Amino acid sequence: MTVPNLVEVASLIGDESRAAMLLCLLGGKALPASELARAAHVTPQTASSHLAKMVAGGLLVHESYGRHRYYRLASIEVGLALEALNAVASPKPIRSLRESEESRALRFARTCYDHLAGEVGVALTDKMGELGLVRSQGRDFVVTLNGTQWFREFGIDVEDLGRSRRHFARQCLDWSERRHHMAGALGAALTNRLIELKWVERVPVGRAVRITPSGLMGFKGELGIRFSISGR
Amino acid sequence: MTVPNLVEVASLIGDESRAAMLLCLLGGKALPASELARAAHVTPQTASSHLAKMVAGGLLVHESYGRHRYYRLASIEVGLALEALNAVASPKPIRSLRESEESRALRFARTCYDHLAGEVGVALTDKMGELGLVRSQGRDFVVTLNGTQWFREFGIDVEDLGRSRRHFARQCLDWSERRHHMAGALGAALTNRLIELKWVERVPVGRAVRITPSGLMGFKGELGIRFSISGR
DNA sequence: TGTATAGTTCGATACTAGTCGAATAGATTG
DNA sequence: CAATCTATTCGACTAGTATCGAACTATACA
Repeated sequence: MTVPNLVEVASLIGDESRAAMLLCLLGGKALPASELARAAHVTPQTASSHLAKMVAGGLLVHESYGRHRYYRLASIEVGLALEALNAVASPKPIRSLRESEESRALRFARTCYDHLAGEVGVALTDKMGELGLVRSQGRDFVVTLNGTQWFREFGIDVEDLGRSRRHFARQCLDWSERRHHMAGALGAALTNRLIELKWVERVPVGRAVRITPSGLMGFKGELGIRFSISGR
Repeated sequence: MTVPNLVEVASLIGDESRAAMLLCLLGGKALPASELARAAHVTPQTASSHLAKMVAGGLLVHESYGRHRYYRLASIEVGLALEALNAVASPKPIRSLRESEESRALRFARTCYDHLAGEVGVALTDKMGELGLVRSQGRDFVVTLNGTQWFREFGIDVEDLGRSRRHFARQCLDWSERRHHMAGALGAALTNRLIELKWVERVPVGRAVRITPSGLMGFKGELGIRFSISGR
Protein backbone atom coordinates (compact mmCIF):
# COMPACT_ATOMS: atom_id res chain seq x y z
CA MET A 1 0.00 0.00 0.00
CA THR A 2 2.22 2.79 -1.20
CA VAL A 3 0.39 5.88 -0.08
CA PRO A 4 1.12 9.46 -1.12
CA ASN A 5 2.07 12.01 1.44
CA LEU A 6 -1.21 11.64 3.27
CA VAL A 7 0.77 10.49 6.27
CA GLU A 8 2.93 13.57 6.13
CA VAL A 9 -0.06 15.89 6.02
CA ALA A 10 -1.82 14.12 8.86
CA SER A 11 1.23 14.06 11.08
CA LEU A 12 1.81 17.74 10.42
CA ILE A 13 -1.68 18.45 11.71
CA GLY A 14 -1.23 15.94 14.50
CA ASP A 15 0.88 18.17 16.69
CA GLU A 16 -0.54 20.37 19.41
CA SER A 17 1.39 23.48 18.46
CA ARG A 18 0.89 23.19 14.73
CA ALA A 19 -2.80 22.43 15.10
CA ALA A 20 -3.24 25.56 17.21
CA MET A 21 -1.62 27.63 14.48
CA LEU A 22 -3.69 26.02 11.75
CA LEU A 23 -6.91 26.64 13.60
CA CYS A 24 -5.92 30.27 14.01
CA LEU A 25 -5.46 30.51 10.28
CA LEU A 26 -8.73 28.73 9.61
CA GLY A 27 -10.39 32.12 9.88
CA GLY A 28 -8.90 32.90 6.47
CA LYS A 29 -6.69 35.74 7.61
CA ALA A 30 -2.94 35.72 7.08
CA LEU A 31 -1.02 36.11 10.33
CA PRO A 32 2.61 36.91 11.12
CA ALA A 33 4.88 34.28 12.63
CA SER A 34 5.08 35.99 15.99
CA GLU A 35 1.35 35.95 16.47
CA LEU A 36 1.16 32.28 15.58
CA ALA A 37 3.94 31.57 18.07
CA ARG A 38 1.91 33.28 20.79
CA ALA A 39 -1.23 31.41 19.83
CA ALA A 40 0.56 28.08 20.09
CA HIS A 41 2.33 29.04 23.33
CA VAL A 42 5.78 28.29 21.98
CA THR A 43 8.92 30.35 21.42
CA PRO A 44 9.50 32.03 18.06
CA GLN A 45 12.24 29.52 17.22
CA THR A 46 9.92 26.58 17.69
CA ALA A 47 7.16 28.28 15.75
CA SER A 48 9.52 29.04 12.90
CA SER A 49 10.47 25.39 12.69
CA HIS A 50 6.85 24.35 12.61
CA LEU A 51 5.92 26.94 10.01
CA ALA A 52 8.75 25.87 7.73
CA LYS A 53 7.56 22.28 7.93
CA MET A 54 3.98 23.21 7.15
CA VAL A 55 5.07 25.25 4.14
CA ALA A 56 7.19 22.35 2.90
CA GLY A 57 4.22 20.03 3.41
CA GLY A 58 1.92 22.21 1.34
CA LEU A 59 -0.33 23.30 4.19
CA LEU A 60 0.73 26.94 4.34
CA VAL A 61 2.07 29.62 2.09
CA HIS A 62 3.76 32.83 3.15
CA GLU A 63 4.27 36.33 1.83
CA SER A 64 6.76 38.80 3.19
CA TYR A 65 5.85 42.38 3.90
CA GLY A 66 8.86 44.23 5.19
CA ARG A 67 10.35 42.33 8.03
CA HIS A 68 7.07 40.55 8.73
CA ARG A 69 6.20 37.23 7.24
CA TYR A 70 2.54 36.48 6.89
CA TYR A 71 1.37 32.89 6.79
CA ARG A 72 -1.97 31.63 5.55
CA LEU A 73 -3.55 28.32 4.58
CA ALA A 74 -2.25 27.15 1.21
CA SER A 75 -5.65 26.25 -0.21
CA ILE A 76 -9.27 25.79 0.66
CA GLU A 77 -8.62 22.04 0.70
CA VAL A 78 -6.54 22.50 3.82
CA GLY A 79 -9.44 24.21 5.54
CA LEU A 80 -11.81 21.46 4.44
CA ALA A 81 -9.45 18.79 5.76
CA LEU A 82 -9.28 20.53 9.12
CA GLU A 83 -13.06 20.73 9.31
CA ALA A 84 -13.35 17.06 8.31
CA LEU A 85 -10.93 16.05 11.05
CA ASN A 86 -12.85 18.15 13.51
CA ALA A 87 -16.03 16.37 12.53
CA VAL A 88 -14.41 13.05 13.41
CA ALA A 89 -12.94 14.44 16.59
CA SER A 90 -16.14 15.95 17.99
CA PRO A 91 -19.13 13.69 17.62
CA LYS A 92 -20.15 14.88 21.08
CA PRO A 93 -21.32 18.47 21.38
CA ILE A 94 -21.83 18.07 25.11
CA ARG A 95 -22.13 21.55 26.50
CA SER A 96 -20.26 21.24 29.75
CA LEU A 97 -21.20 23.77 32.39
CA ARG A 98 -17.66 24.90 32.96
CA GLU A 99 -16.58 25.50 29.43
CA SER A 100 -14.05 28.18 28.66
CA GLU A 101 -15.02 31.65 27.54
CA GLU A 102 -12.98 31.02 24.47
CA SER A 103 -14.92 28.01 23.26
CA ARG A 104 -18.23 29.70 24.12
CA ALA A 105 -17.31 32.60 21.90
CA LEU A 106 -16.24 30.20 19.18
CA ARG A 107 -19.49 28.34 19.33
CA PHE A 108 -21.48 31.50 19.26
CA ALA A 109 -19.91 33.07 16.21
CA ARG A 110 -16.85 32.22 14.21
CA THR A 111 -15.62 32.11 10.67
CA CYS A 112 -15.35 28.79 8.89
CA TYR A 113 -12.56 29.59 6.44
CA ASP A 114 -14.32 32.59 4.88
CA HIS A 115 -17.95 32.40 5.89
CA LEU A 116 -19.92 32.72 9.09
CA ALA A 117 -20.50 29.68 11.28
CA GLY A 118 -21.61 28.90 14.81
CA GLU A 119 -24.97 29.86 16.33
CA VAL A 120 -24.98 33.13 14.46
CA GLY A 121 -24.23 31.50 11.12
CA VAL A 122 -26.97 28.95 11.64
CA ALA A 123 -29.51 31.48 12.89
CA LEU A 124 -28.82 33.74 9.94
CA THR A 125 -29.18 30.88 7.49
CA ASP A 126 -32.36 29.64 9.13
CA LYS A 127 -33.92 33.09 9.07
CA MET A 128 -33.13 33.58 5.42
CA GLY A 129 -34.92 30.33 4.72
CA GLU A 130 -37.85 31.33 6.91
CA LEU A 131 -38.22 34.66 5.14
CA GLY A 132 -38.18 32.92 1.79
CA LEU A 133 -34.97 34.51 0.63
CA VAL A 134 -33.25 31.20 0.01
CA ARG A 135 -34.44 27.65 -0.33
CA SER A 136 -32.59 24.41 0.37
CA GLN A 137 -31.92 22.18 -2.60
CA GLY A 138 -29.81 19.11 -2.06
CA ARG A 139 -26.40 20.14 -0.86
CA ASP A 140 -26.94 23.74 -1.87
CA PHE A 141 -29.12 26.74 -1.34
CA VAL A 142 -30.83 28.54 -4.19
CA VAL A 143 -31.80 32.18 -3.98
CA THR A 144 -35.46 33.02 -4.62
CA LEU A 145 -36.67 36.03 -6.57
CA ASN A 146 -37.48 37.80 -3.32
CA GLY A 147 -34.04 36.83 -2.12
CA THR A 148 -32.31 38.27 -5.16
CA GLN A 149 -33.91 41.61 -4.47
CA TRP A 150 -33.19 41.47 -0.75
CA PHE A 151 -29.52 40.71 -1.39
CA ARG A 152 -29.32 43.55 -3.90
CA GLU A 153 -30.73 45.97 -1.31
CA PHE A 154 -28.25 44.58 1.17
CA GLY A 155 -25.41 45.35 -1.21
CA ILE A 156 -24.76 41.95 -2.78
CA ASP A 157 -25.20 41.25 -6.48
CA VAL A 158 -26.32 37.65 -6.71
CA GLU A 159 -25.96 37.58 -10.49
CA ASP A 160 -22.31 38.55 -10.29
CA LEU A 161 -21.58 35.89 -7.69
CA GLY A 162 -23.18 33.23 -9.83
CA ARG A 163 -20.62 33.83 -12.53
CA SER A 164 -17.67 32.83 -10.34
CA ARG A 165 -16.25 29.35 -10.72
CA ARG A 166 -16.78 28.73 -7.06
CA HIS A 167 -19.74 26.84 -5.62
CA PHE A 168 -22.48 29.39 -5.30
CA ALA A 169 -24.18 28.68 -1.99
CA ARG A 170 -23.17 25.40 -0.52
CA GLN A 171 -24.54 23.99 2.71
CA CYS A 172 -21.82 23.54 5.30
CA LEU A 173 -22.32 21.42 8.40
CA ASP A 174 -20.30 22.64 11.34
CA TRP A 175 -19.20 20.81 14.43
CA SER A 176 -20.72 22.90 17.21
CA GLU A 177 -24.29 23.28 16.01
CA ARG A 178 -25.33 20.20 14.17
CA ARG A 179 -27.08 22.13 11.45
CA HIS A 180 -26.21 23.75 8.19
CA HIS A 181 -25.05 27.25 7.54
CA MET A 182 -24.36 29.01 4.31
CA ALA A 183 -20.97 28.61 2.68
CA GLY A 184 -19.72 29.09 -0.85
CA ALA A 185 -19.47 32.36 -2.72
CA LEU A 186 -22.71 33.72 -1.27
CA GLY A 187 -21.72 32.83 2.29
CA ALA A 188 -18.40 34.57 1.85
CA ALA A 189 -19.93 37.64 0.24
CA LEU A 190 -22.51 37.91 3.00
CA THR A 191 -19.83 37.67 5.65
CA ASN A 192 -17.71 40.32 3.97
CA ARG A 193 -20.70 42.63 3.73
CA LEU A 194 -21.53 42.13 7.42
CA ILE A 195 -17.97 43.06 8.30
CA GLU A 196 -18.11 46.02 5.92
CA LEU A 197 -21.31 47.23 7.61
CA LYS A 198 -19.60 46.68 10.97
CA TRP A 199 -22.41 44.40 12.13
CA VAL A 200 -19.79 41.85 13.03
CA GLU A 201 -16.08 42.23 13.57
CA ARG A 202 -13.18 39.81 13.72
CA VAL A 203 -11.45 39.51 17.04
CA PRO A 204 -7.70 40.12 16.79
CA VAL A 205 -6.68 36.50 16.94
CA GLY A 206 -8.43 33.24 16.22
CA ARG A 207 -11.62 32.43 14.36
CA ALA A 208 -14.15 33.93 16.73
CA VAL A 209 -16.09 36.98 15.61
CA ARG A 210 -18.17 39.43 17.65
CA ILE A 211 -21.50 41.05 16.96
CA THR A 212 -21.29 44.83 17.36
CA PRO A 213 -24.04 46.93 18.99
CA SER A 214 -25.08 48.22 15.58
CA GLY A 215 -25.08 44.60 14.41
CA LEU A 216 -27.48 43.70 17.20
CA MET A 217 -29.86 46.40 15.99
CA GLY A 218 -29.32 45.54 12.35
CA PHE A 219 -30.02 41.84 12.75
CA LYS A 220 -33.17 42.65 14.69
CA GLY A 221 -34.39 45.37 12.35
CA GLU A 222 -33.55 43.86 9.00
CA LEU A 223 -34.11 40.20 9.70
CA GLY A 224 -35.93 39.95 13.00
CA ILE A 225 -33.17 37.96 14.71
CA ARG A 226 -32.60 38.71 18.38
CA PHE A 227 -29.26 37.66 19.78
CA SER A 228 -29.08 37.49 23.56
CA ILE A 229 -25.89 38.97 24.95
CA SER A 230 -23.83 39.33 21.82
CA GLY A 231 -22.18 36.06 22.67
CA ARG A 232 -20.72 36.68 26.09
CA MET B 1 -6.76 27.87 21.79
CA THR B 2 -8.06 24.83 23.58
CA VAL B 3 -8.87 22.44 20.78
CA PRO B 4 -10.76 19.16 21.05
CA ASN B 5 -9.12 15.92 20.14
CA LEU B 6 -8.49 17.03 16.60
CA VAL B 7 -4.80 16.63 17.31
CA GLU B 8 -5.33 13.09 18.50
CA VAL B 9 -7.26 12.13 15.39
CA ALA B 10 -4.71 13.69 13.07
CA SER B 11 -1.76 12.11 14.80
CA LEU B 12 -3.49 8.74 14.69
CA ILE B 13 -3.76 9.06 10.92
CA GLY B 14 -0.27 10.50 10.73
CA ASP B 15 1.52 7.21 11.10
CA GLU B 16 2.64 5.08 8.17
CA SER B 17 1.33 1.79 9.54
CA ARG B 18 -1.99 3.13 10.75
CA ALA B 19 -2.59 5.05 7.54
CA ALA B 20 -2.03 1.88 5.53
CA MET B 21 -4.63 0.08 7.63
CA LEU B 22 -7.12 2.93 7.35
CA LEU B 23 -6.78 3.08 3.59
CA CYS B 24 -7.40 -0.64 3.43
CA LEU B 25 -10.59 -0.13 5.36
CA LEU B 26 -11.63 2.81 3.22
CA GLY B 27 -13.18 0.30 0.85
CA GLY B 28 -15.94 -0.14 3.44
CA LYS B 29 -15.21 -3.77 4.20
CA ALA B 30 -14.42 -4.99 7.70
CA LEU B 31 -11.08 -6.80 7.90
CA PRO B 32 -9.49 -9.02 10.56
CA ALA B 33 -6.47 -7.82 12.52
CA SER B 34 -4.08 -10.23 10.86
CA GLU B 35 -4.88 -8.96 7.39
CA LEU B 36 -4.41 -5.38 8.48
CA ALA B 37 -1.07 -6.32 10.00
CA ARG B 38 0.03 -7.78 6.68
CA ALA B 39 -1.18 -4.74 4.79
CA ALA B 40 0.84 -2.44 7.02
CA HIS B 41 3.90 -4.69 6.97
CA VAL B 42 4.13 -4.93 10.73
CA THR B 43 3.93 -7.79 13.23
CA PRO B 44 0.58 -8.73 14.76
CA GLN B 45 1.67 -7.24 18.08
CA THR B 46 2.35 -3.87 16.56
CA ALA B 47 -0.86 -3.95 14.58
CA SER B 48 -2.83 -4.81 17.68
CA SER B 49 -1.40 -1.82 19.46
CA HIS B 50 -2.32 0.46 16.57
CA LEU B 51 -5.80 -0.95 16.27
CA ALA B 52 -6.47 -0.45 19.96
CA LYS B 53 -5.41 3.17 19.67
CA MET B 54 -7.61 3.80 16.68
CA VAL B 55 -10.59 2.27 18.42
CA ALA B 56 -9.94 4.42 21.48
CA GLY B 57 -9.64 7.45 19.24
CA GLY B 58 -12.98 6.81 17.59
CA LEU B 59 -11.63 5.96 14.16
CA LEU B 60 -12.46 2.27 14.16
CA VAL B 61 -14.96 -0.12 15.65
CA HIS B 62 -14.61 -3.87 15.91
CA GLU B 63 -16.83 -6.91 16.10
CA SER B 64 -15.70 -10.35 17.15
CA TYR B 65 -16.61 -13.46 15.20
CA GLY B 66 -15.12 -16.50 16.85
CA ARG B 67 -11.44 -16.00 17.31
CA HIS B 68 -11.33 -13.36 14.59
CA ARG B 69 -11.77 -9.71 15.24
CA TYR B 70 -13.04 -7.62 12.37
CA TYR B 71 -12.25 -3.93 12.26
CA ARG B 72 -13.97 -1.28 10.16
CA LEU B 73 -14.15 2.50 9.99
CA ALA B 74 -16.24 3.88 12.83
CA SER B 75 -18.27 6.27 10.69
CA ILE B 76 -18.54 7.81 7.29
CA GLU B 77 -16.92 10.94 8.74
CA VAL B 78 -13.68 9.02 9.11
CA GLY B 79 -13.76 8.14 5.44
CA LEU B 80 -14.50 11.73 4.50
CA ALA B 81 -11.61 12.96 6.63
CA LEU B 82 -9.26 10.54 4.92
CA GLU B 83 -10.41 11.71 1.50
CA ALA B 84 -10.04 15.34 2.56
CA LEU B 85 -6.48 14.73 3.74
CA ASN B 86 -5.74 12.94 0.51
CA ALA B 87 -6.99 15.94 -1.42
CA VAL B 88 -4.48 18.13 0.40
CA ALA B 89 -1.73 15.59 0.01
CA SER B 90 -2.11 15.05 -3.75
CA PRO B 91 -2.73 18.26 -5.63
CA LYS B 92 -0.53 16.81 -8.35
CA PRO B 93 -1.95 13.97 -10.41
CA ILE B 94 1.29 13.68 -12.36
CA ARG B 95 1.19 10.34 -14.07
CA SER B 96 4.75 9.22 -13.74
CA LEU B 97 5.85 6.65 -16.28
CA ARG B 98 7.09 4.22 -13.71
CA GLU B 99 4.15 4.12 -11.38
CA SER B 100 3.36 0.97 -9.50
CA GLU B 101 0.84 -1.56 -10.69
CA GLU B 102 -0.94 -1.02 -7.44
CA SER B 103 -1.57 2.68 -7.89
CA ARG B 104 -2.51 2.15 -11.54
CA ALA B 105 -5.17 -0.29 -10.49
CA LEU B 106 -6.33 2.12 -7.83
CA ARG B 107 -6.62 4.96 -10.28
CA PHE B 108 -8.48 2.82 -12.73
CA ALA B 109 -11.18 1.54 -10.44
CA ARG B 110 -11.61 1.70 -6.70
CA THR B 111 -14.24 2.19 -4.08
CA CYS B 112 -14.51 5.52 -2.30
CA TYR B 113 -16.01 4.36 0.98
CA ASP B 114 -19.02 2.65 -0.58
CA HIS B 115 -19.29 3.90 -4.13
CA LEU B 116 -17.27 3.54 -7.30
CA ALA B 117 -14.45 5.99 -8.04
CA GLY B 118 -11.46 6.24 -10.34
CA GLU B 119 -11.59 6.25 -14.13
CA VAL B 120 -14.41 3.75 -14.12
CA GLY B 121 -16.47 5.75 -11.64
CA VAL B 122 -16.02 8.91 -13.65
CA ALA B 123 -16.69 7.24 -17.00
CA LEU B 124 -19.84 5.65 -15.67
CA THR B 125 -21.06 8.93 -14.26
CA ASP B 126 -20.25 10.81 -17.45
CA LYS B 127 -22.05 8.29 -19.59
CA MET B 128 -25.16 8.43 -17.45
CA GLY B 129 -25.17 12.17 -17.97
CA GLU B 130 -24.60 11.81 -21.70
CA LEU B 131 -27.47 9.36 -22.05
CA GLY B 132 -29.74 11.72 -20.17
CA LEU B 133 -30.26 9.39 -17.23
CA VAL B 134 -29.04 11.91 -14.69
CA ARG B 135 -28.44 15.61 -14.75
CA SER B 136 -26.04 17.70 -12.68
CA GLN B 137 -27.58 20.19 -10.29
CA GLY B 138 -25.27 22.07 -7.97
CA ARG B 139 -23.51 19.60 -5.72
CA ASP B 140 -25.89 16.80 -6.62
CA PHE B 141 -27.24 14.76 -9.45
CA VAL B 142 -30.93 14.44 -10.15
CA VAL B 143 -32.40 11.45 -11.95
CA THR B 144 -34.47 12.18 -15.05
CA LEU B 145 -37.67 10.36 -15.99
CA ASN B 146 -35.73 8.28 -18.49
CA GLY B 147 -33.19 7.62 -15.80
CA THR B 148 -35.79 6.43 -13.32
CA GLN B 149 -36.95 3.81 -15.79
CA TRP B 150 -33.41 2.79 -16.73
CA PHE B 151 -32.47 2.31 -13.09
CA ARG B 152 -35.61 0.27 -12.52
CA GLU B 153 -34.70 -2.01 -15.39
CA PHE B 154 -31.20 -2.24 -13.97
CA GLY B 155 -32.62 -3.38 -10.64
CA ILE B 156 -32.56 -0.19 -8.61
CA ASP B 157 -35.67 1.49 -7.25
CA VAL B 158 -34.93 5.19 -7.28
CA GLU B 159 -38.10 6.04 -5.34
CA ASP B 160 -37.05 3.80 -2.47
CA LEU B 161 -33.58 5.28 -2.30
CA GLY B 162 -35.01 8.79 -2.17
CA ARG B 163 -36.74 7.99 1.07
CA SER B 164 -33.50 7.29 2.95
CA ARG B 165 -32.11 10.00 5.18
CA ARG B 166 -28.86 9.88 3.29
CA HIS B 167 -27.91 12.31 0.53
CA PHE B 168 -29.46 10.92 -2.59
CA ALA B 169 -26.87 11.38 -5.33
CA ARG B 170 -24.07 13.63 -4.30
CA GLN B 171 -21.19 14.63 -6.57
CA CYS B 172 -17.89 13.42 -5.19
CA LEU B 173 -14.58 14.77 -6.46
CA ASP B 174 -11.79 12.25 -6.22
CA TRP B 175 -8.06 12.78 -6.16
CA SER B 176 -6.91 10.78 -9.18
CA GLU B 177 -9.28 12.03 -11.83
CA ARG B 178 -10.13 15.61 -11.24
CA ARG B 179 -13.77 15.14 -12.09
CA HIS B 180 -16.91 14.12 -10.31
CA HIS B 181 -18.33 10.69 -9.83
CA MET B 182 -21.56 9.63 -8.26
CA ALA B 183 -21.72 9.18 -4.51
CA GLY B 184 -24.57 9.14 -2.01
CA ALA B 185 -27.28 6.54 -1.76
CA LEU B 186 -27.59 6.13 -5.53
CA GLY B 187 -23.83 5.74 -5.99
CA ALA B 188 -23.74 3.07 -3.30
CA ALA B 189 -26.76 1.24 -4.67
CA LEU B 190 -25.32 1.27 -8.16
CA THR B 191 -22.03 -0.12 -6.90
CA ASN B 192 -23.76 -2.87 -4.97
CA ARG B 193 -25.78 -3.83 -8.00
CA LEU B 194 -22.65 -3.95 -10.19
CA ILE B 195 -21.03 -6.29 -7.70
CA GLU B 196 -24.23 -8.35 -7.50
CA LEU B 197 -24.24 -8.67 -11.30
CA LYS B 198 -20.54 -9.57 -11.12
CA TRP B 199 -19.65 -6.79 -13.54
CA VAL B 200 -17.06 -5.63 -11.02
CA GLU B 201 -15.51 -7.47 -8.10
CA ARG B 202 -13.56 -6.38 -5.07
CA VAL B 203 -9.96 -7.52 -4.91
CA PRO B 204 -9.16 -9.39 -1.69
CA VAL B 205 -7.41 -6.51 0.02
CA GLY B 206 -7.44 -2.77 -0.44
CA ARG B 207 -9.80 -0.44 -2.24
CA ALA B 208 -9.12 -1.42 -5.82
CA VAL B 209 -11.83 -3.22 -7.76
CA ARG B 210 -11.64 -5.15 -11.01
CA ILE B 211 -13.92 -5.24 -14.01
CA THR B 212 -14.86 -8.80 -14.89
CA PRO B 213 -15.11 -10.10 -18.48
CA SER B 214 -18.90 -10.07 -18.24
CA GLY B 215 -18.61 -6.55 -16.89
CA LEU B 216 -16.65 -5.50 -19.95
CA MET B 217 -19.46 -6.78 -22.14
CA GLY B 218 -22.15 -5.38 -19.93
CA PHE B 219 -20.71 -1.89 -19.82
CA LYS B 220 -20.34 -1.92 -23.59
CA GLY B 221 -23.76 -3.39 -24.32
CA GLU B 222 -25.88 -1.55 -21.78
CA LEU B 223 -24.13 1.81 -21.69
CA GLY B 224 -21.76 1.90 -24.64
CA ILE B 225 -18.66 2.30 -22.50
CA ARG B 226 -15.52 0.57 -23.77
CA PHE B 227 -12.83 -0.01 -21.23
CA SER B 228 -9.41 -0.74 -22.64
CA ILE B 229 -7.68 -3.60 -20.88
CA SER B 230 -9.82 -3.95 -17.77
CA GLY B 231 -7.34 -1.76 -15.95
CA ARG B 232 -4.14 -3.73 -16.34
C1' DT C 1 24.94 54.54 11.11
C1' DG C 2 23.55 52.47 15.38
C1' DT C 3 19.73 50.13 17.67
C1' DA C 4 15.56 47.63 18.20
C1' DT C 5 12.51 44.21 16.20
C1' DA C 6 10.96 40.03 13.24
C1' DG C 7 12.33 35.92 11.88
C1' DT C 8 15.49 32.02 11.06
C1' DT C 9 19.33 28.57 11.76
C1' DC C 10 22.08 25.61 14.65
C1' DG C 11 23.02 22.54 18.37
C1' DA C 12 21.92 20.06 22.54
C1' DT C 13 18.44 17.79 25.33
C1' DA C 14 14.67 15.17 26.68
C1' DC C 15 10.60 12.86 25.85
C1' DT C 16 7.35 10.42 23.20
C1' DA C 17 6.01 6.57 20.64
C1' DG C 18 6.69 2.85 17.12
C1' DT C 19 8.74 -1.57 16.96
C1' DC C 20 9.42 -6.43 18.03
C1' DG C 21 10.50 -10.69 21.14
C1' DA C 22 8.39 -13.33 24.64
C1' DA C 23 4.57 -14.71 27.11
C1' DT C 24 -0.55 -14.94 27.77
C1' DA C 25 -5.68 -15.30 26.81
C1' DG C 26 -9.54 -17.27 24.07
C1' DA C 27 -11.42 -20.03 20.38
C1' DT C 28 -11.41 -23.94 17.17
C1' DT C 29 -10.38 -28.57 15.73
C1' DG C 30 -9.11 -33.36 15.97
C1' DC D 1 -7.58 -32.63 26.43
C1' DA D 2 -3.76 -31.37 23.46
C1' DA D 3 -2.54 -28.82 19.43
C1' DT D 4 -3.15 -24.85 16.75
C1' DC D 5 -4.46 -20.41 15.44
C1' DT D 6 -5.90 -15.42 16.29
C1' DA D 7 -5.16 -11.75 18.90
C1' DT D 8 -3.55 -9.31 22.94
C1' DT D 9 -0.40 -7.67 26.84
C1' DC D 10 4.14 -6.66 28.70
C1' DG D 11 8.81 -5.07 28.61
C1' DA D 12 12.86 -3.32 26.45
C1' DC D 13 15.06 -0.97 22.78
C1' DT D 14 15.47 2.65 19.54
C1' DA D 15 14.53 6.44 16.47
C1' DG D 16 12.41 10.44 15.57
C1' DT D 17 11.16 14.99 16.90
C1' DA D 18 9.44 18.89 19.70
C1' DT D 19 11.59 22.14 22.48
C1' DC D 20 14.49 26.01 23.77
C1' DG D 21 19.07 28.75 24.38
C1' DA D 22 22.32 31.08 21.64
C1' DA D 23 23.84 33.07 17.63
C1' DC D 24 22.76 35.04 13.08
C1' DT D 25 20.25 37.74 9.15
C1' DA D 26 17.41 41.25 7.56
C1' DT D 27 14.35 45.05 7.87
C1' DA D 28 12.80 49.43 10.06
C1' DC D 29 13.42 53.61 12.47
C1' DA D 30 15.64 57.57 14.46
